[in-house]
Amino acid sequence: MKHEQQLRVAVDLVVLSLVNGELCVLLGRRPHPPYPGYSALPGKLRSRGVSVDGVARDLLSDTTGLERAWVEQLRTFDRPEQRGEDGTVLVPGRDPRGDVISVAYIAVVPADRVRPEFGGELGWQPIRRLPVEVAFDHREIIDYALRRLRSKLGYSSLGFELLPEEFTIPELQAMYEQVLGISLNRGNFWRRVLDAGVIKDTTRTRRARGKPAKLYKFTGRAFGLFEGPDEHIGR
Amino acid sequence: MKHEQQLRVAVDLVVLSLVNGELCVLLGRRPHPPYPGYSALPGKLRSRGVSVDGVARDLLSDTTGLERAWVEQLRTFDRPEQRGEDGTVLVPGRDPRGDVISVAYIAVVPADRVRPEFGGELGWQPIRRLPVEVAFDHREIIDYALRRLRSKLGYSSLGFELLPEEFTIPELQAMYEQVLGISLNRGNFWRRVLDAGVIKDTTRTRRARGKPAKLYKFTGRAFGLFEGPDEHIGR
DNA sequence: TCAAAAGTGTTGGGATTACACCCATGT
DNA sequence: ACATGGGTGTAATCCCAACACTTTTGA
Repeated sequence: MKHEQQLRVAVDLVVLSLVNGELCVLLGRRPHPPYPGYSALPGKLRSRGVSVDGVARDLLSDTTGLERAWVEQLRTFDRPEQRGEDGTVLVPGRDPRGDVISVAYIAVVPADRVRPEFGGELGWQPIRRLPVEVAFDHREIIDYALRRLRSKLGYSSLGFELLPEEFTIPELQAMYEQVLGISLNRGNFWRRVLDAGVIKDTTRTRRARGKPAKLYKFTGRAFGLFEGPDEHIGR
Repeated sequence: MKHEQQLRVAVDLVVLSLVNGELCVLLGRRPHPPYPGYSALPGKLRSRGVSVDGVARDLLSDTTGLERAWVEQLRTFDRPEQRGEDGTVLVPGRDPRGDVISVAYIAVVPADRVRPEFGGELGWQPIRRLPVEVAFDHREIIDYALRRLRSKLGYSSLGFELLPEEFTIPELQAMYEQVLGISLNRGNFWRRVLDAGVIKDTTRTRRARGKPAKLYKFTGRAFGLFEGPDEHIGR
């Protein structure tokens, strides 16, 4: 069929957030073949006159209700079907329905601003316990997104996108520890983040078991927990 | 015309190299419209059954004669034409011939292994003196490639791809200084690169005006001049 | 013999780490 | 009153920039 032969471009979106202190990705469940019953990223075909950036924004809005959030292109995934001279399939394509390349995007959003009633059968999946059955090459895309998040967390202020407007320093530290999978020294983390001037304190506090913690806000100033690839202060 | 409406996917390749100590990009000159006489990156449309990675490798081989070199996807560039209700063009597309998205790649190659007789009218353009007239959005793509190169130079061993098999430490340092646009302290650079164990010395030397310099080879060990986004040794 | 470029050693200071200690609150 | 977690201070250490000095060649 002629239409099957046509190259199509899709956009797949990896939405990451911190839900109850755990890093999660937004996944749906496929009702129909291919991959029925499998989990899959929200995705959409690019139509004429709409940029892939635009499709990614539309996807974010459809799935989370957010119009403005941190969104960035990851990369383009492409594995076309390989056939031999005799027509036998040597390597299956990434989409059995035809020749579809996927431009993947990552979105990092604060969980408390995501509408609970998003369309379809989407839900937060803890990335530590991803389902085995993930459709297409979406597992590879998710892994790629996680590497990007972890990397950017080290040398940019991206981490604050995972937190609510106001947060305590221990919450900030827990976020870094959760996403990076390392543990940080309390005292040193404190000084670093305060010396950098990236957060300003509010008058409010959050009370739990011990001493109430001061609530802070992100100032918007650039901040890297570690040294970044952009700042070459080498001598 | 129906064919004009069709979405197409192109691959554009930014080949970077150090030519006579100067960072250069491989550019051609367009003989026909659009952008006649303008400089342009080597590019090729993706055809059915060939992945974008494969097209990039083909482009590299066609333009440099190299079958194996460091090649990496940059990102996908897309700016479709925007028309109003009345059909007037609000925003011109990135390719006036139609709806074409470009998956851009970067290749980093040692100049001494590039065949001089590459196809077409390609030539090395020093990136410090890029022509004003660069076709399509290729200027943006080149700038993006440069940022990627500079960034990776800091936290990976990519720099060695710019050098011949054997090189002196001053040449290595000059490469870093040229690409990053900074100057490094001789003595400290020496110790860093030797302590890291990323180079091993040969018996040969290179003689110039002063004392002859020992020739070294890259050992293949991972090396970052600065701290990288991957190594989170934070505490 | 002098200039130029390779190669080596030393030192001081700033950043980072480890860790100890005090504070405020719920139970 | 005591356990829990917030918040602060400090000494030891290590890394690294700065810079001086030696070596080996070409002219």
